[in-house]
Amino acid sequence: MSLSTKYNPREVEDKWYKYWEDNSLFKSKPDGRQPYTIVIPPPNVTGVLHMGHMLNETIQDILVRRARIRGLNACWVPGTDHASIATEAKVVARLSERNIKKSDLSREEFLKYAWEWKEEHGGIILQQLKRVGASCDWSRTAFTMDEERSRSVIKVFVDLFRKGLIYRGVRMVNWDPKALTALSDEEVIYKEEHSKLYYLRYYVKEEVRPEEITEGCIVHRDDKGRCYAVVATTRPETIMGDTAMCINPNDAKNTWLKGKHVIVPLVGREIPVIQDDYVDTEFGTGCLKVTPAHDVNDYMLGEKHRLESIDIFNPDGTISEEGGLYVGMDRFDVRRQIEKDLVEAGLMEKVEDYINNVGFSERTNVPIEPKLSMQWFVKMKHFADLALPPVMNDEIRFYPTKYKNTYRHWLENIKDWCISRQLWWGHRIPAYYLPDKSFVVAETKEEALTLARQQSGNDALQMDDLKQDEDALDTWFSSWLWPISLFDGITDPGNEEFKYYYPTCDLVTGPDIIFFWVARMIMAGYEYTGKMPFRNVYFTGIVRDKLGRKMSKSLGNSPDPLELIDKYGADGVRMGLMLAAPAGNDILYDDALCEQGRNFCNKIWNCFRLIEGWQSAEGVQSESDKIALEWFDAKLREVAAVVEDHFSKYRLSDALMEIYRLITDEFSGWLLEMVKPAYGSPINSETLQGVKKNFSSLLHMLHPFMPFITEELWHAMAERADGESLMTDTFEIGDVRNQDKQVLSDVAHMKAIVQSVRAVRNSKNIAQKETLQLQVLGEFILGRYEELIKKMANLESIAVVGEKSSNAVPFMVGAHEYFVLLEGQIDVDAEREKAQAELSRLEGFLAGIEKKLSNERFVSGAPEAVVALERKKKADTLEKIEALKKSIEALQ
RNA sequence: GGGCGCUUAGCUCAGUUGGUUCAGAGCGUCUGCCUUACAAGCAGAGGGUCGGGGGUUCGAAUCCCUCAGCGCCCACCA
Repeated sequence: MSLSTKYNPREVEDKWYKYWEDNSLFKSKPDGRQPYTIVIPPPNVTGVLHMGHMLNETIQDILVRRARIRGLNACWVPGTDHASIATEAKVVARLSERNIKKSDLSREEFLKYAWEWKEEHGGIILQQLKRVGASCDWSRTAFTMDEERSRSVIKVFVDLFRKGLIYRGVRMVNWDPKALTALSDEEVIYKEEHSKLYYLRYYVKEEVRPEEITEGCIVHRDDKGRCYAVVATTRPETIMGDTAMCINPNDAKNTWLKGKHVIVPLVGREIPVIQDDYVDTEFGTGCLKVTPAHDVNDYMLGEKHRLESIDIFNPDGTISEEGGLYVGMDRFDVRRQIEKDLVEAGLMEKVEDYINNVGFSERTNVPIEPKLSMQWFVKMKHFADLALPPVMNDEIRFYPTKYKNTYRHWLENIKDWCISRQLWWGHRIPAYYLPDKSFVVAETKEEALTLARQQSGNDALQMDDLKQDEDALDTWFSSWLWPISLFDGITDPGNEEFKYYYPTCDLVTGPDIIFFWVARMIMAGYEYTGKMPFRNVYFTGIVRDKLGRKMSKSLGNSPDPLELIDKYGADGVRMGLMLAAPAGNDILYDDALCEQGRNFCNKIWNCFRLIEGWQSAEGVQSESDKIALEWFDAKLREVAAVVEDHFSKYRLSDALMEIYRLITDEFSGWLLEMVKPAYGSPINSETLQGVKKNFSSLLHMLHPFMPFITEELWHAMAERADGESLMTDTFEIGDVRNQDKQVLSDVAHMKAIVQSVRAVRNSKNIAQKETLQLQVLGEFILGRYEELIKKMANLESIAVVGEKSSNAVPFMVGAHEYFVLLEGQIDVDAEREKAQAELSRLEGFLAGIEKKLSNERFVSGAPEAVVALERKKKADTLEKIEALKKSIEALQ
């Protein structure tokens, strides 16, 4: 067979993914084995695969495949999230393209469109995951709004309400004027904005008597002598909602305002001056306008001082009738207009540039508006108490651990969770209102009716008298049940699957949703199962471009993962991402990483081509072959232990790098070269078998990272039964054995000799094919390796000598001295100089050791082992110096 | 304004409780090779006073203090 010198991923990937699916190799059902469960962080149902997903899913796939290949019953459950705000926004946008307004549709009509959209676009991302190689059990694919998940959500809502952990009330919430819904605190992103601080004149209604102007007072008067207060605000458009002006009672400059009334500019309304310690005397003029309906702090002041609250905004951020002025105008247009109008009316004292923190909606990216409204909330104190200890005492482990701090801080300062959204796409709140405005909460309308009759004492109530709450639940109110609801653990907690797969093992997600999702899953987990939802949380970093910038559409620096897969192969891209992704660190993506991945595939491919091309012959295995295989076996065990250690700490990139070096350097660079037969000659069949076994082990080790090429080659290297897979071919690499140490250190010595000879070649410009002669001074301790060394360094002979010849280049390995004979090519002076330099380096080193050893405090203070080591160092160095001196003498 | 983290070779990062032969890896760089698996390759080489300063210690990249720079999270100063 003739194989291309390059690996061609395209043909291979589709073939094997189909094979895996056709043979149900990703399917899991409970059995006697230990389970290994991961639930996917469900991507938005209408989403498209981006680099963040690519990274996240690759990590999960690595963990799942590794568990599978180690014989665990691995189950990776996929699914999608209904993403209520994001999806509803997309549906609204799509409708508006067709000139349909959401407000013209009934809830049912709108939902019909939404489901159509979901059926059309939903699940694209799951198909894309297959290209990545994700080994999910697709038969378990779930959706946060499917029947089972919806039942769980409703059941939990009702349960929490009955426990008194959910309540309904009027509160100041974050209002998104674009999506027209309330948001939770977590959905608000604060950004610094360059804005302006406007200083407005509020004329004082009463006359200011001279005796009221005490020491330190600052009284403003216009050219007609009228007194006014100056209020600094960033939001002049809210003055129509002002119902008081507030000063600090201890503020000397404003005492003259105590008990007065001021006139709201333009509006003309008269409002009282109130006093509260809340006001910062240092900020602005120390006068604060109070707009209880549109600012969280003002709301609190309003409550405290029993102020009237005027809501001047419509839900979409335009001015309402209540505002009186600028009715119907958008809030930002009003700000521009009112600035002009205030200046014109002589009511603007001055305007300054100002940087302030403005909250934006996470989804629609518009500034949020604090708004008083009736919403549903979850009491969080109870959940925080449940969720904090297991993370702090490492029952649930975070990788990296630094996120424990973030987690703790959030839980210790938790506020109630606003869970109602004024949206239609989502789980509808199961609250039903009676004609008298009281309500009942129940899983079904029938149950609600029964309850309503009991509650009202009115048996005549009918279904039609009950009106279900119009609002939907926050998407995260379903996501937080995900690890439980995927196994029907809410609706049927006793079921066998749930008992087997739950708690799940690893959760892989981004730190940006630690509060949204991770913390809340832990809460729900303990509330509903009494157990943790997962044992370990691996927080990935953010994928950035190589300049460290976040990937974004506007910068155009975000590559399409599928295009990368086309270009470098799925295995290549997976490797590229993993090489740069230690847990929790941001990854700086660069195409060069995928190139390295692709090149590595090619390397493995060519290893296979070489091995496959060998003709074998029966016969006695050579000593060299025996040693080579013995050594590689030991090496394999050594590296496997290191890889195991890396995995136990979730250091996947280190694990991969270890395997990469094992294959490129040790296997290709050394083992294959050691056993490679002369051109045209066959290889010993026993040796070939050994090499193949090792190659197979390497494929197993690498498989979690690069599933396609490893499966391809595993099949290519032997006849396999139909349905067989590398994945289900359990394999074992034993622990490092004592006797491994000798062969490992011998080969290290051997390699040093070979590398030194090669270095001599390089520096003397001696062609690779020219054979050389090597001499060993005194004793050759690697007699068994003679043939191997000759082969690897292309030597004609290795001779033991009592004295060094003068026409040779010396080198040392440890305290052993070797010479490469080079007739007439030796620059004696240069060699002597080199040796002299090495000698003085060693003498300096020795001096350091001796100084240490003669230090009484070191000898008595340091642990014995350290001192012994230092003595050993000294002896070794002395030996080397001795040898080197002799060598210099010989160079006369 | 609080809290957390980072700063080690040109780049991206390891470096476990302070102590194995003057700090490691990958990539990149340089030199030489189209050697019959692979030029997407092979062989070799160069490259760091571990951000600055101070301290603890027999011994510090590692512990403490301090300064500087960068990043993240949280927070209602209009």
